[in-house]
This record gives sequence, structure tokens and C-alpha cells, in this order.
Amino acid sequence: MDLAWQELMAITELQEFEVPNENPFEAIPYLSMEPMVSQGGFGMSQPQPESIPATCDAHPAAVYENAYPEMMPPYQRLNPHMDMHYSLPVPGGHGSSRMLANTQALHPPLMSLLEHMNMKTRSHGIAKDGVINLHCTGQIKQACTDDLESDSGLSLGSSPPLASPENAVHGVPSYLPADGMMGYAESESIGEQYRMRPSLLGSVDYQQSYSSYPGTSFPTTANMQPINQQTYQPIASLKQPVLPTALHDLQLNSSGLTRLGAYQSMYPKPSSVPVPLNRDQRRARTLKIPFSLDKIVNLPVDDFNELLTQFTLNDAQLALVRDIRRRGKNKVAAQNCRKRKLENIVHLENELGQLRAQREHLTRERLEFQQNLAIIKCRLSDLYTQVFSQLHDEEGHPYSVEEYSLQQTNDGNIYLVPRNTALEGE
DNA sequence: GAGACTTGTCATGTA
DNA sequence: ATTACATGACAAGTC
Repeated sequence: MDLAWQELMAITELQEFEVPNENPFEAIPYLSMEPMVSQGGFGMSQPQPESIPATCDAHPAAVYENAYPEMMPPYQRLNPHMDMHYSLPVPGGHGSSRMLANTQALHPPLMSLLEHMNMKTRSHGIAKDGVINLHCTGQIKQACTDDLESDSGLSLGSSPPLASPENAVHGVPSYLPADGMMGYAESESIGEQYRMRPSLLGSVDYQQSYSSYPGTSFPTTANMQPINQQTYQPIASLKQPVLPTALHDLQLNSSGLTRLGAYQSMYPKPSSVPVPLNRDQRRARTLKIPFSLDKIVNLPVDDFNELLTQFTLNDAQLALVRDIRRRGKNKVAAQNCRKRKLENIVHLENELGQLRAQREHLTRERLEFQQNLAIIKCRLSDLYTQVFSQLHDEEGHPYSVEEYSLQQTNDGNIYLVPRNTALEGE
């Protein structure tokens, strides 16, 4: 009996199944984990899963070698919520965490296998990044496409890469010089259309407003200098009288635009092809709006209102300016909204792929766990039967496995007790 | 010419 | 009340 007992205890993995306050030799809690094995006890007549080796005498180590040909990472590292997959109903109130802990302790190779799975997951993340990169490439392609019919005078290329107040107003210089230029080619002075306030006479805004219209010749005021005498003359390709405005932005820059952005917005890229005016540009040109669409759209509200106060605009002009501002901001918002939508789609697709891979791993892991559990139960049943075959009462009658179980006390002694009886202090 | 796609705009809701 | 922003829906243009 001692020999049989030692053999029984030699299955070290069984100790991992021990549950406090439970009969260590009661396998009923684990039977519930195994739908393939009946709960009728450990009789040799238990049905065996097809995948279980023919003999129950196989060494546990050999069992594990066969059952875990590869490593599997801990799923919990991938998704802490996935322990729900282990939450099989367990009589006796054993939580899923307990079972998972047992599982990990029961199958040491499983840890390495789970690590392997974890690495695969990291690799998947790299692939995810690759997808995003492809997506961004597409965005760049889109961003390079000018929309010549944009009512608000903006385009994807001039839009900030992300929706942020900083980008929208301050940071990113426009790729489209047309944003800052109305494209006006009229030779007549539109400045005469406005009644400049005395305090603003000769102001830089006044100059700037005209500088926004390439091709416009300005009425020369006392403090205005010919454009070819300005500080930024070195830009050879510049033929339009926009330098005073650029100088103003570089010196003052109180409009919310960065110096670089304002500077570049005032220096259109040379283009041999004339850019057709969009609807708002044409309207602004018709109504002779004295400042650029870029400012109308991108200035902060305070600066925008201040800009409006510097000119006396009629109702039609004010309405147009506010419409341009509204449409321009909404255009950027729509672009950002669509970009976020696409990014969300890519993100969800990646998550879906990860979840599918995790589900596949879990299914495989669960199957392997069930197979090994059945093997262990079979082995335990063998040893249990072997132990009981050597136990006899005073009259020489064998004890029944169905009626008695083995329990170990704290002092290490093993007792044969009826199944419906629990030893005190255990 | 039909359909998919892109982009701008409007209407509406929210902060 | 105003403003900015987000987003669905629609229209127009493009491929």
C-alpha cells in the first residue's frame, strides 16, 4: 500500500490540482471540467476521449511531451479579460482564476508555449503598423491633390495632418499658396472700395489685405514702398506685391499664424499654370474682400473679429466672410472626421484579426488541456483502484471506491474515510 | 452610362 | 448666445 501510495504521489502534477478545504483525492471538481469523462467515479469503465492514449499507464512526463508539442503564450498577457475562457462551471465554488493557476502550474511547457504566442502577437502588432503606414500613404496621396473647386479656398494639402487647434491655426504652413492669395488679377485698385478708418490708415493690415490678391496694384500710401524695394526682395520668382504683408506677418505676427506659416503663405510657389478660382474665391473677388481666405478661416475668433473691425464691410461682404470661415472650418473638420473614421476602421480590423488569432489559440489550448486532464484522471483512477485493491476490512472484504476515499491529515497520515464523511481539522 | 470613390457643403448636435 | 468641432447626409466631380 505504501508503494502504491508513493506511486500515486509521484504524479506531482496531481498536487497542483489540490484545492484547499477539499478532499485531495476527490476528483469530482475536475470531472466537471471534463465533459468527456463521466462523474461516476474513477472506475476503469469510464469512457475515454478519442485522443487519449490507449494505455493509462503512460508516464505523465511522456503524456505532456505528446500533449504540448509546441509552446503557447499566456493568453492573459494578451487580454486580461480572457480568463473568462477558463470560467467553466466548477462545482464547489472554484473560481476560474484558480483553475487557470492550476493549468499553468500543471503544464510547465505551456508557459513557454504561451510566451511564444505572445511573441507572435507582438509581431502582429508590427503588421498592424504596416497597415497603418499603407493607409497613411494613401492619405498623403490624397493630400497632394488640389481641389480647385473648394469653396472655402482650402484643400487637403493645406489641411493640418491632424485635427488640432494648433495645427489648424498656428503650425502647418499651407501647401497651397492660393490659400493666402485670392488669385485676383485685377489691375484696378480695390482698396478704393473701402473706407479705411483714420486710425487704420496706412496700417499693415491695409497693405496686407491687398497683398492677398496677386496681381493687384496697390494705391501707394505715404508709408508704402514699392514692392521691389522691400526687405524680402531676394525671392526672385516673386513678382506680386505681397512683400509688405509678409514683412508685417514676420514682424508682428499677432494673427495667430506662425511666422513661418505666414511667411510661406505670402510667397506662393511658382506655377506656370494659373490656378482657377473656386467659388468662394470668385465671390470674395467680386465683393472685394480685403483679406485672404486663409486668414478668414484660420484666424482665432478674436483676431478674426479684430480683423473685421479694421475694415468697414457691408452686409454682403460680412455674410460672405462668415460663410467662408464656416465652410473652411467645416471642411477641415470633415477631413479630420473622415480620417478618424478610416483610422478607426483599420484599428478595428486589426483588433478583429488579433481576437481571431487568440480564439484559435485558446481553442487549441483548451482541447489540449482537456486531453491531458482526461489522461491524468485515468492515471489517478488506476492508482486509486490499485490502492483500494490492497485494502480490506477486518473480515477481509475489500473497501469500495464508491463508498470510501483517501484523505490525508495535516500530520501526513492517510485515512480511509467514507465519502460522505469529512475528517475534522482537514 | 453606371458605380465606386472623393471631397465639399449643409444641417444638426454637443461642449 | 456664440463659437468650434464632430458627424450624418447629400451633391458634384472624377475615375
